[in-house]
This record gives sequence, structure tokens and C-alpha cells, in this order.
Amino acid sequence: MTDSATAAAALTAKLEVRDAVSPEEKAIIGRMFSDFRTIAAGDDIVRDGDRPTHSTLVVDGFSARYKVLQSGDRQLTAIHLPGDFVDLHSFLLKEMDHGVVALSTCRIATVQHTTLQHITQTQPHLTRMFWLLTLIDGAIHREWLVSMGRRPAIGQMAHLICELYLRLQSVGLTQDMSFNFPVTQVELGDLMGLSSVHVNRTLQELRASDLLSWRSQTVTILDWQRLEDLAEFDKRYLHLVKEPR
Amino acid sequence: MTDSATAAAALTAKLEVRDAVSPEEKAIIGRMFSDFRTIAAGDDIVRDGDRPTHSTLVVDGFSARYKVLQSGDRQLTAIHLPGDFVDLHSFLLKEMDHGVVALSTCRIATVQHTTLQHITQTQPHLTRMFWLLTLIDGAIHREWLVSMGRRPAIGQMAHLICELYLRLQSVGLTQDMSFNFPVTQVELGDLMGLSSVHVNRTLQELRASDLLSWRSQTVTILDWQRLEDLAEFDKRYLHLVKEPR
DNA sequence: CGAGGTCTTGAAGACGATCAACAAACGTGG
DNA sequence: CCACGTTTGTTGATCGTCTTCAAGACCTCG
Repeated sequence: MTDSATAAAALTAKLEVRDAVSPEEKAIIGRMFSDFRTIAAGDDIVRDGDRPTHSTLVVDGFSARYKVLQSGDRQLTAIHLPGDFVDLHSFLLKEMDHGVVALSTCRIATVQHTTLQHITQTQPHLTRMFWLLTLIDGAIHREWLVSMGRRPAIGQMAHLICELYLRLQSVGLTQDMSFNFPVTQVELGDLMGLSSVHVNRTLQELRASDLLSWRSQTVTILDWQRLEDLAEFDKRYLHLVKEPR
Repeated sequence: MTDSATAAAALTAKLEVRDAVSPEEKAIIGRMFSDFRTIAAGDDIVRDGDRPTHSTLVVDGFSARYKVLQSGDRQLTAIHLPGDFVDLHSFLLKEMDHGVVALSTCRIATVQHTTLQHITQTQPHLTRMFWLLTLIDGAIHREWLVSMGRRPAIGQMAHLICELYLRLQSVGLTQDMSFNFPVTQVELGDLMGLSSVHVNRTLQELRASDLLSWRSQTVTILDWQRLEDLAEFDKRYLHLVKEPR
């Protein structure tokens, strides 16, 4: 499969979970990506303050949005899986107000903003689908706010695992109850607003309760029901429902 | 001024901060609202689980998005000022994954989703402006994630005050360095993921440092520079820049 | 003037941070 | 394929921020 076809397939898969994608739309998506590149883990995909002329899609690998404070403390505000745009919002926001870092080696593809502009002029339904993608980003942000504000660390961790499992499952990246998740405990801490030491202890608690196992970057959920209960996980916020939009 | 004109003016003001609005677009906005209502403080404007057939704009008053956990703990995930849509996202997300509550008495107006649908079919630029509004919501969510995850309570509080000041100023609702903010300390706690007791002590600290005063719902910023420094506030995330979108 | 809500204060305790050290795993080059 | 260096994970001890609980003061509004 060509790079272009792989990128298109990843995006189309994500869209088709939520609505029908017409042959014409598939053709447009099939032609829209260019500039395929591989980014090393730890490198920036987009930098804070940039004014990109294109938006970037993750074709393979994990990346994250982040902001850094003067103290050096870092907060990751979103995590991107294959098929996710890392900065579709830069099309209209123009200036990046955060960076995007590759958490693992990432294969990426880009769409020119001029192409997106043309789509908004001629493809109302496809425009709404892209708008929808950014709305789901927002819904996830809200759920993370609840996790950070009101869930204890173990509930927050459980919630994150539930979310990742469903998001990965929706794009075919789970095997039974497990998935690959190549992040360190420091990164997990930056994701959840915790110290890496506390992440470590929280994970031990989850393992001791036989809720999950996590070895060599593979997470296996051992008891979905109890994990979901612990997290008070309600998947409606992921909007994994296929209907006309 | 009629209800319809007031709603249109509030929305247009917010849009014109970020991009030019054409006469035709103004005319469309002038006709799009209906169903003007007043909501009492504490009442829901939209309920979790609803499938609205319209989106709601706050014309006057303060409201907030929220989720509630089984423990009864509540987290507010966004605050809406006059001119803000509380659920523009329901147009595409379809099902509400959170509630929206009036923090003060609110005057609201609604737009039918069929009207929004028609706009997306015929008004590409206006569609992008509406999309932009939801993207700014997302940018604010991200900044709040940083606040909750990595800022101490006093920095988080300072950051919130800075944000509110600029957002209110951009729609003409500040007087010099002060603004009306009708929320209780319990609600502030729900906003920031803190207990009301800690909110109280944090506010005392801000007052003792002569950074702000807060009496009878009026916040006055006494030293913007030091407040901004304390918050590490960088207003770029509000995207208060007028440019073609 | 009374009543309910809101703010304030104190005391005690929990959750998570920090610091420091060591163990384990990984990957890189020889 | 082993050796070594670096990154990552783990543990213990101590500290600090924020929570909880409880009571009293204040304020607002009917």
C-alpha cells in the first residue's frame, strides 16, 4: 500500500465509525495527503508558535499535544493514535498555542490548508466530518478535565486505559483485550498531571487488583467490568456512533 | 433592541474579534435565532443525554458545562459568557455528553440545527467561523488541563481570572480592571477541581498579595502584571486576533 | 427580623510530591 | 552475542498541598 493510501485508510476508518463516507469523499481523502515523513520518538511534529500551512495526520505511532511551564513541568493535553489529526485546528486557529511531540517513532502525512479550504468551499458534508473530529477532541478534553479535577489517581489511570482501549479498538489496533502502548511512566505522569513516582505506585495498585497487566509496552485489560466501574467510564463521550452528521 | 438583535449582536461581536463578518453573514446571523428564554440560576439549560434539535447561545448571564460523578462530585469543564454558544457542538455530536447549568440568571437564544445545516451547505466562510468558535473552546479546555495538572491552586486561580478578564473585555463586559462574576466559592471549586475551603484560602492569599479584590460579585484586578506572571498567562490560546479564517 | 445560603476559620488527615538511591531493562557498539 | 552505558522502573522516607469535617460569622432577601 502506498503512503497516501495508508493515510487515507487510517482517516477513513476513523470517519466511518461515525458516519457514512461517500465514494466521492473517499476519492478526495485518497488524494489529499502528501509529504510523508517519519519522526523519531521525542522529536516535535509541530512547535508551539508555529503557523503551519498544512495539518498533520498520524499514520502510525503515538504522539501528544503538550505545553511546558517555566519550571520545566510539562502537561500533555491530548494523545493521538493512528488516524488522528494532531493539528487539524491549525487550519482555522492559524497559530499553534502548543507543541506536538512524537511519543514513539511516528509516520505522518500532511494536508495543505489550501486543500482544506477548498473542501470547505465545495464539500459541506466532508467539512462537517472534519469539524466533528475536532469536536470529539474537545469532548475528550472535557472528560480529561473531569479526571484531573475529580477522579483519584487510580480512577484517572483506569479511565485513560478504558479510553485508549476503545479508541484503538475503533481503528483496529487492539488484540483481544490488549494493545501496544509505548509510553514511559514519566510521560504517563505528564499525561495525567501526576509525578512518575505516583504513576508507578498507581500502576502497581491496578496490577495488584488484577485489573490489568502492563509489560514491555503491552497493556492487557484483565477485568474490563471492574476497570470500567473503578473509572466510572461512560463511553458516550467518544461518540462512536454511526449516524448522519 | 429586540431579543433577536441582541443575540445577533452578542455573537457578531465575538466573531468580529477574530475575522471580518460580511453584511450577508450579519443578515443571516440576524435571522437565525429564536426561542428566547430566561433561565433561573441553578437550572439546567441542556441536560446530559439530551439530543437537542437546536444549539443555545447565552445572550446574558453566566453558564457552565458540567459532569457529575457517582460521589456527587461535580466538575465544571467550561464557562460561558454572553455571546458564547453553550452547545454548538451538539449540532454534530448529536448526543450531549454533559449538562449545561445556568450559574446566574441567563437570557438565552437558540438556533435550529436545520438552520446550521443549511449554513454549512451554503455559507462556507460562516461555517468556518462557527467551527472556529468550537476550536477556541478546545483551546481553552487545553489550557485548563495545564492549570489543573501542573499549576498550584493560586496559579490556577490567577490564570482563570486573567482568562475571564480578557474574554469579557473582548465582548465589552469589563469596566476598567474589573468585571462582574456571580459565582460562589463552591462553584469556583467545581470549576478548578478544588474544595471550596481551599478556594477560600487561595482567594485570601491573592487578596493579601494585593493582586485583586473580590467583593459582592465584582472582581477587580489590582496588578495585572504580577497576576499574569503568577499565572504564567499567555493569551495566545484565546486567539483574539483578527485575520482571514 | 428571621432563615437559608455563603464565607471563614481551625484541626486533623489523606493523597500525592519530592528527594534519593538502587534495580532492571534496553540498545548500541564492539 | 556480550559488555557497558543510559534510560526506565521501583522503593523508602519525608514533606507539603489540598481535603474533610465541623462550627461559627456574615450576608442577603423575603
